[in-house]
Amino acid sequence: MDKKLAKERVEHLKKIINKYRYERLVLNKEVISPDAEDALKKELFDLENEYPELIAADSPTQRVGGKPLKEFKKVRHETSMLSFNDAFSEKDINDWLKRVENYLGRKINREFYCELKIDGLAVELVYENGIFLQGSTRGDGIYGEDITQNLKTIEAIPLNLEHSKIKIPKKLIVRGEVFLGKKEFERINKEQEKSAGKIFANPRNMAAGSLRQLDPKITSSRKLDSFAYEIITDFGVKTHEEKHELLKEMGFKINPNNKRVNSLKEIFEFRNYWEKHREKLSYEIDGIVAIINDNKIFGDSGVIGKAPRGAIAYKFSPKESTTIVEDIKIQVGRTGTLTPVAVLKPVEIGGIKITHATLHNFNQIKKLGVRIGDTVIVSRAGDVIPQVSKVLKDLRNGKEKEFAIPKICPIDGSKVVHEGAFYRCSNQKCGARNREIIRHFVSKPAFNIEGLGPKIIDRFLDEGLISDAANIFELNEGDIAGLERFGEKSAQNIVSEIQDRKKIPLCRFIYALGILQVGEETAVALARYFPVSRIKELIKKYRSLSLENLQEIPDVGPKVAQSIYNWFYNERNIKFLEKLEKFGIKIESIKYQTANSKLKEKTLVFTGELESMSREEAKEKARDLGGDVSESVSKKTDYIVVGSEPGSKYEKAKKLGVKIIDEKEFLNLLK
DNA sequence: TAGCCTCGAGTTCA
DNA sequence: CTCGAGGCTA
Repeated sequence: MDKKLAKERVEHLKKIINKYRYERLVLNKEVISPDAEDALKKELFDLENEYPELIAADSPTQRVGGKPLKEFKKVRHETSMLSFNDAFSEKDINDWLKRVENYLGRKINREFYCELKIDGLAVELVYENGIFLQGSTRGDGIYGEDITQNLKTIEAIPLNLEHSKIKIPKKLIVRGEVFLGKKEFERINKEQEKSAGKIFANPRNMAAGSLRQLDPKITSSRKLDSFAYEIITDFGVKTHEEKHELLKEMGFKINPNNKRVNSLKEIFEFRNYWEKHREKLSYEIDGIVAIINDNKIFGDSGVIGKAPRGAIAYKFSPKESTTIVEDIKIQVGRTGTLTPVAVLKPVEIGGIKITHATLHNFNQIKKLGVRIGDTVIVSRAGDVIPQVSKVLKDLRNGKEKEFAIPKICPIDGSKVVHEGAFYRCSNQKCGARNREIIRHFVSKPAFNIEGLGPKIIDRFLDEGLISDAANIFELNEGDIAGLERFGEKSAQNIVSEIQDRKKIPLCRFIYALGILQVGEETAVALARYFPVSRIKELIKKYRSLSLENLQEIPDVGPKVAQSIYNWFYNERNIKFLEKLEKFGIKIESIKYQTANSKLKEKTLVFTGELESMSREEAKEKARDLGGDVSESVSKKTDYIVVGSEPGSKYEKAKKLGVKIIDEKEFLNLLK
């Protein structure tokens, strides 16, 4: 980025970060998540690093904390309360150590104390003659708010130190973190919902809100918790670790997971371990803090900005981040639907590099107001699928381009037609569609032909070996082995895999046809209502049905009936079916064993991975016994079968009180 | 006829 | 996982 652009960007960033900061700290309103705010700050920090002359005294990177609220008495901290600089990568940590050693002018002993960075608020506690006298928030680091009354409601904070195993000095200053556990957070939010009170976005906000209550009774109704982590009063101990031991001996609650380590590598391990296992903690953490264990070295390292040079917070990979929409491209699906996808400047979220995110449809683009060149917030829905959740319009420089809905298909130039919220390519034979139709045909819930992935299908199409899905059954080893990078063995494997799949259950066969509106479930309904055992019979049957007849099938209404009707009255499709028959595709007739089945008319949902079979097999078995398989949990769900590493469906089932069974119990039901 | 429940179709990345 | 919409039901 050149300097002029950088200057403009820095100013924009400063403005927007300050705005969010004000809204969050003064108005107690969370407009964007702390992760997204961090991403913006990081960008600003990096730009300022590149162009130090752009650093202004009022830059958000140059200060810490917010203004104290008026209602509380101001307290001056004897020693200013610092925060920590953030690191986001191993490189950042390496750089940090280099900075320290540069500053000190020598190599230092690699001994660090690692602590969990709890998502709460830092507080200062002052004891006089062993009695808790005053407690305060960090505030701007020099002046905080007096919240003594509220802190007294927290059991983890001792009101006196009469149980101390060591002698307490006349005046003792201790610092710690105040936070709310996950359970308590949920409980209070539920209550707030009932009483139409304020809903908090995260435990930290709720803890902050609770400590700012003027009435301590409200604070005490919320079970706040606390860990102590620093002693300001000098006890003459050599290491930070010893300070923690002292705190424990004096009767403070300290975090049992903290650990002394002897290398940078161990810092990384500590951080990675807790990123993976943070779920099992009863409170939220957003990273770890590494501190130089030797108090003398730590002290000599001094202060940089508003943070000690000798300590650093190593954050977990954020759950969301900001990035730039570099382009919006269009994909054409099996049904000809045009789907816009945002091409993003790569960002790492949850340890994975994100480069694309779906925009779903053109309404969504309008709703979000995304333009090419916009800075946006990207997160991962359900921690998996990348999505654009917000556009930061304040960061626009006027060069952003609005995205126009294409009038012609980007693949083959055919006219685009508008249907409801969707836009479709009008050409039935559009190249993109044909490819997607074949992919669908061989996919797992359809013909399940392994080894015939998208890349190989593309090759076969390009080489002219196939032109539609039926052709794949004609393929012989000679055709394939002739291609570059295909050996005899791989050709053999593909052909035998294809031949193995010539026998197929009716519902899979119907699903594979790719009839509009007929997915897995509707295909099962059709197969159950009109069981046929040969393709010829299938053609005859469906050609004889009227729209009314079709609607007799459960879950089939006018729209779906019309779609099925249209499909079977298209000569091209009938030719396709006849071709399949000619190539020897056999429909397996299934005898539904519903007689004394425990699954008859029961609705099941599967989540997580099963051990003894794939999910697809499990679904099939359940259906054979008359069960209904659904992909979403509701009150009507009878059983949810939970395998290893279940997803969000498990959580929902727990909430709704659906009967939860494991794989063993499921297998018993099958018997 | 409104509102709930499901389904279909499209999506990302390792 | 999300959005849109089809089908069923109160």
